[in-house]
Amino acid sequence: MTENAAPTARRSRFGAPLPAAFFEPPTELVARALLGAVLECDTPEGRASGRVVETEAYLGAHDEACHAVVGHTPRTAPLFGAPGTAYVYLIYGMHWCFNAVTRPQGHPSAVLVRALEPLEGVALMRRRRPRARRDEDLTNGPAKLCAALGIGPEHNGRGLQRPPLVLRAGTPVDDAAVLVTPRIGITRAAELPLRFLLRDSPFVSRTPPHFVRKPYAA
DNA sequence: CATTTGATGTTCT
DNA sequence: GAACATCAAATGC
Repeated sequence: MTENAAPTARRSRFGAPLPAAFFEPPTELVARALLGAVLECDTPEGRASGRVVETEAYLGAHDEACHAVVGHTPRTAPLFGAPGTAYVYLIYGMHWCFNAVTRPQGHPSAVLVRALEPLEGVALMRRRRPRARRDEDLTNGPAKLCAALGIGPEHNGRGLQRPPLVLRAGTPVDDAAVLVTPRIGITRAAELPLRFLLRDSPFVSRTPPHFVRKPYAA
């Protein structure tokens, strides 16, 4: 019995888990590199996964928009942890959002995953998000994708290299397919171009009309 | 299409 | 007491 041992240990159809070293470089580079990766979440109800199509970089203790500006507190503790761990937080008292922690231990930075293209478990996602009318609305926002995949506080601080929550290597994304804009929904350091998205994906969140969209330059 | 508003509770000033 | 890395519904073009 070496295969199919348990539902939560099911093999993935996608790439290998991204190693901790993947998350160590400067956060804006990790945010760009995460486009095309696969985020996968196993729960007792089943597996749901999606391809990353939109991210934002939060650069650390000196980034006024990063939660770590307030220092090491119970809430921000996971941001100071090892690269490749999950930071899951509650926003507006009702929605969970998911980040992958970046940079070496003690450097509190992270990438917010803002949108996915659904891959596995679409029927499960529809049950979890009954108000989504179209498949494009299942995971096209940071709180929507957490609801659809079943990501919550139980995942906060966990490593992303093994189930239940895993980030896997995915299909490479060409620079020409990437657009950069300011980050969404923040008031401090709002002008910095740190949001990365796939130009032609119908699964990205809406870009405010006045935002500058520019091609990605490596 | 764009813009506004209400819901909800934790964190921080 | 205010702010908040949001969402969905409702209103105005």
